[in-house]
Amino acid sequence: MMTEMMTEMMRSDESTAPNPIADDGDEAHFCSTCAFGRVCAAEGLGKLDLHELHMLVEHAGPYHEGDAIFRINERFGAIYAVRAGMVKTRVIDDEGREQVLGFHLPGEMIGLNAIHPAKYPCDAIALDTVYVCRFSFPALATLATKIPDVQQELFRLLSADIGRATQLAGDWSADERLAAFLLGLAKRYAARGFSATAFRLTMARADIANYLRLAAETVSRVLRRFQDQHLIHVDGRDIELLDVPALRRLAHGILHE
Amino acid sequence: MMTEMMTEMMRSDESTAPNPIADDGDEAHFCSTCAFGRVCAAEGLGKLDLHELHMLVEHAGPYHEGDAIFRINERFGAIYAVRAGMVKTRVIDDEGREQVLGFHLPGEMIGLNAIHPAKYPCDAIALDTVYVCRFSFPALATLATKIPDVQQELFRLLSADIGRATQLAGDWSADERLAAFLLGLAKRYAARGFSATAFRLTMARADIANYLRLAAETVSRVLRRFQDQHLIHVDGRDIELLDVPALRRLAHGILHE
DNA sequence: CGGCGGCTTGAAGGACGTCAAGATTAGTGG
DNA sequence: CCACTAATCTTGACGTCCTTCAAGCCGCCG
Repeated sequence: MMTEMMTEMMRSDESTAPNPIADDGDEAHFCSTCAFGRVCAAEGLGKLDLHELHMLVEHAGPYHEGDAIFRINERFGAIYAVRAGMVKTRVIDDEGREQVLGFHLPGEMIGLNAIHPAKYPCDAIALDTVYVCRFSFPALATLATKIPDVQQELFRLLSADIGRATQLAGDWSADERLAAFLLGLAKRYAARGFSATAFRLTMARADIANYLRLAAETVSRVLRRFQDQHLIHVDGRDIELLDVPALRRLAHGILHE
Repeated sequence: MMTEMMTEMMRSDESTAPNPIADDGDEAHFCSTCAFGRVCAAEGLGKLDLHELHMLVEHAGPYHEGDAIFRINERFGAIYAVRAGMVKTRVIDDEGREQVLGFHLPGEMIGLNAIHPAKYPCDAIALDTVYVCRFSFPALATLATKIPDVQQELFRLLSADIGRATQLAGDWSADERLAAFLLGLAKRYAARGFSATAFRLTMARADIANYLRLAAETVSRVLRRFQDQHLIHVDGRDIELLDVPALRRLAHGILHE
């Protein structure tokens, strides 16, 4: 288990650059980059258990750019693991203004914040071609009562989301926010086997700005300045981190403590 | 169950104004304002189950102003329900600056965000005289595998915390933040049987400001202006809401959608 | 009474948003 | 392959909301 990964499975649609993707998994080898990978990998979880977990998963996709995996106010029934592509979660207030809540890479879970209100509190929108795994939540909860490791993993995932949501709540400067954003992405890409210093932003500047609660113009300006200071190299949506320690110093307050 | 409440149990220390407090509970009548009240109240949860839940709870307190219920980086072992008084959670960065993460009233749960990192990611500090219930988390998790309602309630509590943490992340104005803060407090007090329009702020202006990511001076100024506009009446830490609809209009973007 | 912490009030400065225009890229169809 | 258009991104000038700094006020407790 957890052997190799990155089985290319995108249609030849627009797959130019290598694209993060989790392998498909089968009865014995569960999606290795999935949020539940650690559960499966845990000793003591036999083939039977793995089988049970696998049984309640439905693969879905492809979703294309702009498609919704779920929409706000839909009745909550399942959580989703991104299997390929990038997903953004967002709300739209009644004046029509968008608020980006997060970006989600392969292996990450979305929909956890829907448990409480029993309906999705946000839209989940594909930013490129996206595949997901759908976990029926009632079935998952039932399984969790039988397999403590699954329950523990759910608690862990939920708790981690609280921490994540807390991060951006601080009153950080544009520089700090952007540095933390870039380092965060880099780390998540690295965890999936990609370069930790060079990657392509899937989302528009406006989305980044919105997520960081900045104006799009500010994002442009800060990226420009970072480049002038030789912290990064920017070419459109391609980013290269040149001075990680300096960025880390900037982001320090947000990322670590 | 859920019969009467508000058994005064504070020492005569500084109990001048009526103070929110949850009743103590016994084997059959569990703390009625506790975060787990709804679980106990749920039909189908027999006396035996209630007994089991009650068994893993330890009462603790009194904590006095400034005391810590738990401290950052302590190993995670339990979540806590506030039973009386007010608790603030906060972090202190390495430059010594405080960041207030939340205020917690009786019946509310703290420590949920510690599950993931397996250690508390913040301090929990008593703002006045505080009593708490301590729920050993391993024991609770074990119980949750036996009683689905308990598991469900834990999922619900965790999920709700994600939503709460998300709220303040938006780029709201000082007016919007303060209006939402006051209405939020009012609602939570009301849910505990207290006036929804008049209450006493337990925390200092500086704490409010810090929590809302504003300067203390800004909080002063906005409260002053709210008073001039006849939205509220302020007398030191005593607050009266005079024009709830207007406040709601201000806070609308933050509170509801 | 005097001192101290919490709160208020005023004036000045800064960081970021807004507005507006231009540059670059991507997408489309001939 | 090349217009042509639309979307995205950049850059500059200006305005605004909030912070910062500084001083004064009030209530509390020794």
